Amino acid sequence: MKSEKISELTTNRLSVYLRCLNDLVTEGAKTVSSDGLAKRFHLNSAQIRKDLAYFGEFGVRGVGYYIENLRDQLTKILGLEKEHRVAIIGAGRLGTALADYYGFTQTNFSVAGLFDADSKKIGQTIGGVEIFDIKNFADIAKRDKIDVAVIAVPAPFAQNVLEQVAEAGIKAVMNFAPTPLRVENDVKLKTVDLTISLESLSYFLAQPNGSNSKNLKSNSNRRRIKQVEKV
Amino acid sequence: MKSEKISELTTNRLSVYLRCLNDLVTEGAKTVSSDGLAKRFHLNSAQIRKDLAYFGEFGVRGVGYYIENLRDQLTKILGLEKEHRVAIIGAGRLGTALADYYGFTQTNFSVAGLFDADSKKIGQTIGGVEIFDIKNFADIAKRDKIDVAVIAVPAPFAQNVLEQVAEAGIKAVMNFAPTPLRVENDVKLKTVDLTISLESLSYFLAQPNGSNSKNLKSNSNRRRIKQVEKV
DNA sequence: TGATGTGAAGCGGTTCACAGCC
DNA sequence: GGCTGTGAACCGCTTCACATCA
Repeated sequence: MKSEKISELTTNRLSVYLRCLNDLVTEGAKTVSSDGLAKRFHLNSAQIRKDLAYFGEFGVRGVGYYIENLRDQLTKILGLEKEHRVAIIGAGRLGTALADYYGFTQTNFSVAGLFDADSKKIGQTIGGVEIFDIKNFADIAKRDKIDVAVIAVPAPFAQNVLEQVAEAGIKAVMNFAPTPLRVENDVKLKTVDLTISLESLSYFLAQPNGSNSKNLKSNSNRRRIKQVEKV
Repeated sequence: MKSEKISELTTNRLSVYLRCLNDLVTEGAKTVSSDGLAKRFHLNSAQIRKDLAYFGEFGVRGVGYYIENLRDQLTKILGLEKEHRVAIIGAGRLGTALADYYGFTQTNFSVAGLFDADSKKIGQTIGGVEIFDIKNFADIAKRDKIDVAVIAVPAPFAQNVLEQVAEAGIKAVMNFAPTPLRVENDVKLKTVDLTISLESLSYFLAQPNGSNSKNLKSNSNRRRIKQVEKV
């Protein structure tokens, strides 16, 4: 247990561990070792122990980790013991799909509303989610205790939307617009750029040697072994 | 110019550079320096020079890079001079939204078809895209020269779908199911896990010190400066 | 002079290896 | 004996600094 800065790679893995622990709970297991977890993700067990040790000594030497206890700890660390309210800005195809996607996951995220500037859309309801006027964002965000915003508008509008959202006091934003955004540094911005992901696949296909270069070295001796990608 | 292994971080940035170069072309500029590019993304200019130098000596000392030339080079490197045909597996909300997503249609990626196992959906057309029976995937993939698959099915079915797709000879797969997948190492798998991204935002919100820890150090002296996130 | 291309240094994350504890 | 927690080694990506060249 140290109070260093925690990298985002670590917190991402915590999400993965938590998901797995939830599975293990339903399977009825009581304890799990770092090695047992590691094998599920093709991760190094020391990595897992280190990730966890940033936050406390959750394990028992000679035994491993008590699954329910660890799950509860990770839930708390990730701030998932409280409900999060999500606003989705942009009621186009992507926005409405996301509204539905998040609605189906039985996690602690619920969609509070869709927001758009198009007066024809405002007032409609999609999958139980109302479309509000983006002009009223600040008021509705306050009223409904929205704490997360998802930007699903075309790239040219994204910066403007981000500023409105930040102005309303939202501190966590997920952006799907394929454009770099500037933001005050007390706001956490996470961009998911599908274009980059696609083009990265294209690059791979364009390589004459069609093999997965990332894994070339580590697999030179054990061929055809199935891979689990890292997170 | 060396023939080292290229990291995915580099190829992701190539996508970003290319997008920017396309903008610069429409703005009518002729040349751009690595420093000029760097300022657009808050990247280090040496990073950009290094990324480009992996593939050739595209620059001119004392001048910079000729924009159109560099754009053409990057297009070729990323394999974007040829058309890619995309299959989307899973005709649920997310799958149909992705089929319509302009990001997929705008560039050199076109959606060849949606695939599902639900007989009620098969044969329908959504936004000009037909829904086929997943059972016929291999045949249709061959017929329509599909080279990229997008997995948008619920997590429990993802591994099975991946195997069918790989069996049909697809070498590039983008996965939206929140689950770790195993794949032969000649197939490139890229997972976009929206749950992890959301939980990472939740972690940030749960921190008592609500500031963006990633940037704490580098901004101790220049406060309130707007941030551009890295790719 | 001005900007590239690149070896070397720096830095952060991963893996090793083992002491410590149950 | 078994497994955790962790310093140290390792590795890869980023940044610096400068030789190089138009």
